[in-house]
Amino acid sequence: MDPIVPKNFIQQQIVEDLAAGKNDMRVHTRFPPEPNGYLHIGHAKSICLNFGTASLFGGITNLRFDDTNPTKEETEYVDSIMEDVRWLGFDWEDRLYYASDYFDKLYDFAVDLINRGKAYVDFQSQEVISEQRGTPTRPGAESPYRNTTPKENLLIFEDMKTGKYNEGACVLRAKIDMSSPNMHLRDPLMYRILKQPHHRTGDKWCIYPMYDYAHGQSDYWEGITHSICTLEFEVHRPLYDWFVEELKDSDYRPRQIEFSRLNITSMVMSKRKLLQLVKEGYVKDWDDPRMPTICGLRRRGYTPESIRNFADMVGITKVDGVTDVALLEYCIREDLNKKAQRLMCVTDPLKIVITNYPEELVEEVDAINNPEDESMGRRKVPFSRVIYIEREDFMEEPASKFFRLAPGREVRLRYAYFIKCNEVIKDEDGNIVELHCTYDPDTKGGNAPDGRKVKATLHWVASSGAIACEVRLYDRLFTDPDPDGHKDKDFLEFLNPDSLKVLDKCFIEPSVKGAAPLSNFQFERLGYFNVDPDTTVEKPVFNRTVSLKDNSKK
RNA sequence: UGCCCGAUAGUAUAAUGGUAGUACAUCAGACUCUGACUCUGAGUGUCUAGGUUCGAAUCCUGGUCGGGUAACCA
Repeated sequence: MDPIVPKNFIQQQIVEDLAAGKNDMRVHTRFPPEPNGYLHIGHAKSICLNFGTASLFGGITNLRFDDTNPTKEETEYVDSIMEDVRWLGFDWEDRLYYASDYFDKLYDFAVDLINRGKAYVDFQSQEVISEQRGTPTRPGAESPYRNTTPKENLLIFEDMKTGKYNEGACVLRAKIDMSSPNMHLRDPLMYRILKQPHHRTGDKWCIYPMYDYAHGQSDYWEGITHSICTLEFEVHRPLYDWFVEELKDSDYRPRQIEFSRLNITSMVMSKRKLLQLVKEGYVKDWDDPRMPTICGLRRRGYTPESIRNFADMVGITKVDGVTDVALLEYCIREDLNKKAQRLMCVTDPLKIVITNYPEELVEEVDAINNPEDESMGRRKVPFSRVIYIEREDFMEEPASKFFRLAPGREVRLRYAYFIKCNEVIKDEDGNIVELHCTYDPDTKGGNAPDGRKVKATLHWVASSGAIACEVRLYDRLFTDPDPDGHKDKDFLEFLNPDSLKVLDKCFIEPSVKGAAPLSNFQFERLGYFNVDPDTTVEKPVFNRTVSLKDNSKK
């Protein structure tokens, strides 16, 4: 095998660990979500990082639910998380774990620490403990319970476990250093009492381990070699290492490595805010196509490949940055451009009557499904006397750089005929209601035998067979590049009022019939659209996935 | 205010003491049965002041700016 050239600092670290012969040369990572909400694009970065990095080194990755706080966690979230990770294309095989699997072992280890005088039960109130912890500049004070004997602690801890004490009555703390400059080392909490049923262990426990106590031990028991987490856990690392040192029974050590979480311009990523958007009805649900959730992106038309590619392109560093949403949009455009079937759809129809075309005749013209992929085949599209084009493809008084249809001008209807506009029909208010055109029967297929050229080609839908439908255009949810970054303003002030536009007079060619739910199409020149799962063929609804470049300066 | 972390084009990243590259974005041009897609080209960058060195984005020191951290959340 070729030597691996590290692409980021984490891979670099792994290369060094491997070169030093650490942990029997294993690479084993884990993705450890708390099942308290839906996964979003930020989690996707972490999923790709954990699974991708391990796989690069021939290692494996666990899925582990970090479910140590029963007040926030639900089975519904567990299910959605598994679905989303699978959809992204990753497989944890038989390595599905829960932090709650380790409640017994964690308890035993706590007893061990108590026995060795390294943990104690504290009966002080939360306020007192907090006050005693000191400040960053002032050392903390030791708790009066700090020197309770192991023997006593053992009995008390047992009572804690069996429910003798009420919530908040006492906690188990690690005995480390109340004057450490790192606040996390000032006798951190290991257990608290929560008389709440747990989504997996039910009423078995009323004491639950804290993150810092549970996470490193879970890593250790699973044989994790590289425990990748986000930057805010950087100052927790000494504590992570402290617990692992106390637990160790061999040379093996998991290593915590931190990277910066994903931020994207004009998106909000915090679970609290996403929940607010759903709860207060700014979006329809967690899977609203405007949401940054995995399920939202899926409905929007994002493919797993495009998201994985995006995760690869944003890179891994410790820099707090904001990635331009344009990169994400580029990734899906690039992927769909290769895969999406082309279809003609008119979103703002202008009626055209081809006056020299026979009344009852319906011809079929031959269209290419994907110009970049012959294997996607061809289709027949009906053509008739009455057709629709985009209203913006006609100008009664064409601007200088406008090449499309205008009075007296000839253009091509894609795959069909050249047509020439002869007459503009208006209502009493002067609004254009239809155009009368003539077609050249010799140009069938789109080319003139005499070799004359036209400057523009238009997409169109024939009234015969056309499916009248509604098209929903989903745009960015926020107008500001950084809706979170304004200290004095709420992020809701930057909601984009035009993030959802409903176009209800659209026509689409009949070829869309039978399309699978959530299949992507490219509408000629209009962009990429995704068939919504809850639509019927008779009335399809599309999610616009990405906008094309701004053509307004035409 | 202590401790920890970070700083390379507009944005995100690479270069691990030896020519500062790449992608997105932007602009210009070419092509085209859509002005899309594609292709070609262009501009712009090492936070700052010192030091070490033949040579510093890289190593050292000071400064500046930004982020994290003082939950019985994770």
